[in-house]
Amino acid sequence: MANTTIKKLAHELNLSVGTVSKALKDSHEISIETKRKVHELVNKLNYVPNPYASSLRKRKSKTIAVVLPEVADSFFSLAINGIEAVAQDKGYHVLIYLTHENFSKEQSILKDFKSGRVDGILISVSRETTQGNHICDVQTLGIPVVFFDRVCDEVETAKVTTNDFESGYVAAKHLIVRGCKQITYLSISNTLSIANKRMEGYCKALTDHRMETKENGVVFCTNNEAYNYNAIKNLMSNKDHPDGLIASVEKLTITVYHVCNDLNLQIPQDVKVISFSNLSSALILNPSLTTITQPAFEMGEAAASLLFNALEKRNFILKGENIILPSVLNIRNSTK
Amino acid sequence: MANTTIKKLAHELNLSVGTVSKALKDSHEISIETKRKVHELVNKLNYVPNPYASSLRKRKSKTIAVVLPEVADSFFSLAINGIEAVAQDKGYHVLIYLTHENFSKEQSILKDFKSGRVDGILISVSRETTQGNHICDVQTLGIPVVFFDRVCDEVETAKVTTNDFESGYVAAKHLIVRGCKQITYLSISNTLSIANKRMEGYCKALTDHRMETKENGVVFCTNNEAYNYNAIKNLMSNKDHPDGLIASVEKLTITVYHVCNDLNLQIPQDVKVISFSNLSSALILNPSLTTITQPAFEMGEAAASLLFNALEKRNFILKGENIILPSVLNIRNSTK
DNA sequence: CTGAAAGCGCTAACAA
DNA sequence: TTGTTAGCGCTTTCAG
Repeated sequence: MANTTIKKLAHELNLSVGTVSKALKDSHEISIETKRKVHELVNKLNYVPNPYASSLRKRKSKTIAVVLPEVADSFFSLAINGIEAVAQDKGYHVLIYLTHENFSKEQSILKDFKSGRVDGILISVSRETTQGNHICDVQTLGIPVVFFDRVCDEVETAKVTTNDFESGYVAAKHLIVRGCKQITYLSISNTLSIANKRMEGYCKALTDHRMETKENGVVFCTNNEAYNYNAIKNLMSNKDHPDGLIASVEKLTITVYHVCNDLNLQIPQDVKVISFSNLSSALILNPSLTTITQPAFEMGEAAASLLFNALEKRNFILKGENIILPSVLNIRNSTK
Repeated sequence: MANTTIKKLAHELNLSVGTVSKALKDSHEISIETKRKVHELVNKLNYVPNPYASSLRKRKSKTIAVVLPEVADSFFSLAINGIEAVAQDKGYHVLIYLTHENFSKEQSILKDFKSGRVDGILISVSRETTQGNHICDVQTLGIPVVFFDRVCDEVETAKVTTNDFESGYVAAKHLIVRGCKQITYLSISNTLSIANKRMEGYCKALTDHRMETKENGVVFCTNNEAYNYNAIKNLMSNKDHPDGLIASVEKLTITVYHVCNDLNLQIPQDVKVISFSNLSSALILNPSLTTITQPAFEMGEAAASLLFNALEKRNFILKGENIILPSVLNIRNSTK
């Protein structure tokens, strides 16, 4: 650990630690001359204050936690960028935790936060998360929490999401307009808020356009790629397979393309595909992919900003804040 | 911040804080019965020890820093996964910092580490980094540093890389074997270790196969997408444009595909393309992309393991450890 | 304008 | 087996 302490500075300068401490935070009760001398020595000795001593004393860590299901997904990568940008700007540090879509891991990560390790939390819940006690627990301790993208409805706090319902509707409607008669929605969870909202939008579009929801209208995928491959292959092997697919998350797209390739199905002739995705390579896929793109960076940024507001204004309590940033439809060849 | 402290526990149980502290770490000098009572109350009150108090006292933070150029790149996303997996396993926390390829940002981030905020550092340097004083400075303070992927040669410490020279050679040779007569290497920096090693491998392959290095044999790209687009477009607009391209990093691939599309150049007929990339969508690009894939997850894992070794064994000093994990060539249609 | 002193919550030597 | 004590480095009253 570091060696230069405030005590050493004080000793060298024949000042008290209190005076040095005040000089360091540019207190008005310290003379210009003293401040100058202090800063000079600080530069000379390369002094950097011990953050843990100060955290202990001030009961603030200037650190936030970002809890994510995973990071190998363009959405979360972009969101981290947005979060980190705001944090760096505000002088905060960012601890990152991955749940790998595992609820009990999420619980134990959250439990640690009761220690006061972080001043605030940004979280996108795991696909397994169906209740939010572990989150309420830390809130009770006065630690603000902001959800982004994947929220937990029952927890009352700020949420930054995108217009999932409308996007599901738009996706389905786009396929309908392009002539699809039988559209399947590939879900990733029957409990996750975003998956369900997107699905509801999809259902509404079907109803509005007098299309019945077939039994294989929704296929639930998992965290296991091999399983998903088989489920989708199974679906598409059928003689009257769907002629339209909506992938609710990015990673399912690649599986869909593989299945179609392996079954010799042409996209978009045999089946049209649209995906919720932030893949920067969507445009150069074979065929180029029609996407619903979420404003990932902006969502991260907005969530972080909300959190820092709560952190910096006293008596600022996060309640029902609900920021909804719109996704956009990018029409490409996979739905031609 | 948290409210239950060790003092409160001690008070409730009519014990001294020292005893409770020892009971919590399962010290042999505490009776079974006392330990039981302590744990009971711990569970009841949901006590979690204050990490900052303990860090201050023990001069250890159980936290490492991961410093990256960016995160919206499959390589770094996968590497974070590897790092986080090891850290979570060892009970360490992970602070993440992005330099956005900016050297002075990297410096100020490193400077903060002199405070003792972290016990160790994993870093992949920015493209602008040409010297390592800021890194040596923290090392001098006894904080171990492990480089991964993008190293700083002059700093003596452990490094985890992939076989960049050989990969550059393999990439060029692959294009030569496939009949390319004029191959251009798209670099991202003339100082970055990985970019140069890959380039040297490329040059060696040309020499070995009696091909001369043309003036436009290497094109230096930047961090600016528009600039890169123009540079590559310029290169490819020429009548005798190269018939083979090596993209030294993932993000350049997408630009290359766009340029070719805009200039109506067919890949691989008019120009063959190979890229250093971890894109999971490489297989479903149009055309599917031949890649040199780095073992990103494994590199993150290896770097983290090395660091934790240094952290946990006393008197363990990182010196010339040099782990080289091989990349693999995946031949696909873009070089057919 | 500067100094003295208490204490944030925890650990670890030493005493009992 | 348990208790006492002295800090880790810093902030912040309160006095001078």
